[in-house]
Amino acid sequence: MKKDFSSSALKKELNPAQIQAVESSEGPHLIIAGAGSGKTRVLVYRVAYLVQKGVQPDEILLLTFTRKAAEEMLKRASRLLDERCQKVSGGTFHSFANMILRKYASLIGLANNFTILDQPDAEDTLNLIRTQMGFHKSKERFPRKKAILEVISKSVNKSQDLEAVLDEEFPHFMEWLEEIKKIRDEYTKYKQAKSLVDYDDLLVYLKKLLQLHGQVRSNLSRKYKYIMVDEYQDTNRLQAEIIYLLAAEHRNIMVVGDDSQSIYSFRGANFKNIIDFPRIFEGAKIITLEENYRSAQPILNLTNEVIKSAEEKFEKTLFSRIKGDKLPIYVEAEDENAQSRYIADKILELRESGIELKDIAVLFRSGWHSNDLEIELASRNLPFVKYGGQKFVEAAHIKDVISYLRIVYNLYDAVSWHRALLLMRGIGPVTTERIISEITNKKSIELDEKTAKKSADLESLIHLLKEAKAGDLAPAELIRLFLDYYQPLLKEKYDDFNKRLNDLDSLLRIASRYDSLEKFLTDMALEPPERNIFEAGLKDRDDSTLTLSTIHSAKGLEWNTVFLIYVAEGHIPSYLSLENKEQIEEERRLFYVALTRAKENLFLLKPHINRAVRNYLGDGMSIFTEASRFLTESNILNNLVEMESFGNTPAFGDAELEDIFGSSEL
DNA sequence: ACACTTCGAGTTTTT
DNA sequence: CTCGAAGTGT
Repeated sequence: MKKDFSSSALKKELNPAQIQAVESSEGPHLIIAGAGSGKTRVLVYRVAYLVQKGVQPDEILLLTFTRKAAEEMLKRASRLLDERCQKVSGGTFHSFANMILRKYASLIGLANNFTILDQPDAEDTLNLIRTQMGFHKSKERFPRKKAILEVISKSVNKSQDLEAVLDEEFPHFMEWLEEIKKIRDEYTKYKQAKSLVDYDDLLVYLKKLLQLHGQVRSNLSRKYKYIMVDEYQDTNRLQAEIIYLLAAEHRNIMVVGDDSQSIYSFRGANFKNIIDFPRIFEGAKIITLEENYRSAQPILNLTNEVIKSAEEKFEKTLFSRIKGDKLPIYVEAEDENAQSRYIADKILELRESGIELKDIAVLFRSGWHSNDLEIELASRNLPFVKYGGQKFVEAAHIKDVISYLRIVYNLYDAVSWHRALLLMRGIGPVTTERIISEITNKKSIELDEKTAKKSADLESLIHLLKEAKAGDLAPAELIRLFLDYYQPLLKEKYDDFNKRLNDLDSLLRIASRYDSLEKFLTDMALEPPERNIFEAGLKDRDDSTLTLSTIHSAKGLEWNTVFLIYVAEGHIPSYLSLENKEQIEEERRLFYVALTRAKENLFLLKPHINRAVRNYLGDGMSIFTEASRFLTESNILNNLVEMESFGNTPAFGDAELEDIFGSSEL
């Protein structure tokens, strides 16, 4: 049963602007797609449309923000047309870069068994270099490893030199400019020598490959005849450059985005990419999608108002034909736990009325905002999955075990050697360095007698590594091999080793789905599994689960009912962003993204007593929160939401009295 | 050269 | 309070 893709058939399922986007195949296109305006639908239909027209699936390249998004779209396209759509090349910029580089690494002086460093790895490496160069003992305090990586990474992603980055965003580090430059250069050399590649390098090397090797560039460009980029507002300069090079041969490039939803500037993203697109791709056709198919009108009234105050944007006002009569509800809860109880109560109520848990999400600005809620939900047996926050693979013990596999894969992976060696008693930074340089020089794992005899652990590890290398084992088998060796070390190092042992089981379970070591390691770095997925997966299959998520991780998703917690000054906007106008604007867009996830019910909550601040000031001090400026600045509270309170929030509490009488002494 | 202790600072979002 | 980094002791 073949699907009809004629214009008249499409008319039944898409609006005119959407059809225009779907049917446009040749040339550059910019789709400005407001929240919930069916941008995913457009991409899905366009993939199916092109394939149906006879384009080979693997000639279509669909770049998305997460692998999940790409998979989801291709699944939908397959349902629409047929299985061919699964063969479309899709993924994130980083995974695409990885795939290309594994093939062409040698052309740009890179070994093709390079190891990918995740952020903590990159930080540790920088720290190592910083210490070796002696910068840590200068009189004034030197930037920390996290900050150094941030600076260097921004400079790479924005294609700006360090000085400009420091000037714009880190003026307080300006005095360290020369040192940071030296560290960066050393870091670059270090990675090169050891076949290590960090996230940014994936993009940098890809760009370099496309720039320096015209033949490869035109081959790739001819291979990927139709390029689509989702969430274009969250790409950075480097990614825009890559796209430009890739599309050079044919300029069949469609980018889709919404400037109002740009929330990744901390990672170097720049929504000006959208604004610049028509200039860079001359003759680009711009299509704007304004009809919202997601949210009921009262919710849109609120979100339109929130984004109206934004400083800089493409003008667009979303409208919806979904009427709805429920105003968003704003709840002042007594404290954090009251906030959690309100949500749990409400969720049970909603479930009674037929709304499944999987159609409900609780969103928040930062990972820790949900701590109390998680306990409350657990105590009421409400199953949930949490997205965002600390990742499973970033836990120390998981990284420990993975480091063994990484050494098996890439003998010169100095970062992993550091991890593995420092775990041993009697071996510190100096010995570690010596061993690594011995291995690098000899290009072999055979250590001198006297080095090897230094520690029994070292001897057994070397032995195991040899065995692993000889055995050609699958990832899960490798893990099993190293586990016996690692467990005593684990017990020695951590008090809570039982919990951690459980995690290792989970790791084993994940690994058993892979047969290639390279694929396993790449996925762990590029597409790591979410932390709580296992526990949730083990529960009743039919019992659907509630979603807890950071706003960032909720991008592109939607739910019938959305709760947003901690809608308070200092939380959203985060107090870390208050200094800088641009950052506050980004917080506003973040708030906007959160609200626009809701279809029917939207709850905004704020705990009256601010636990975080109270802890900070010591016991006995209670400080009251203020509603987020995004709610108060344009009279939203009086017009667009319904107010409720929960717990013993007094109508005239201290906060209100303070407002009236001025602040008393704290 | 390591291991252990103490001090002090900061605390977001993710590929 | 929790982490990381500097300082001290063996």
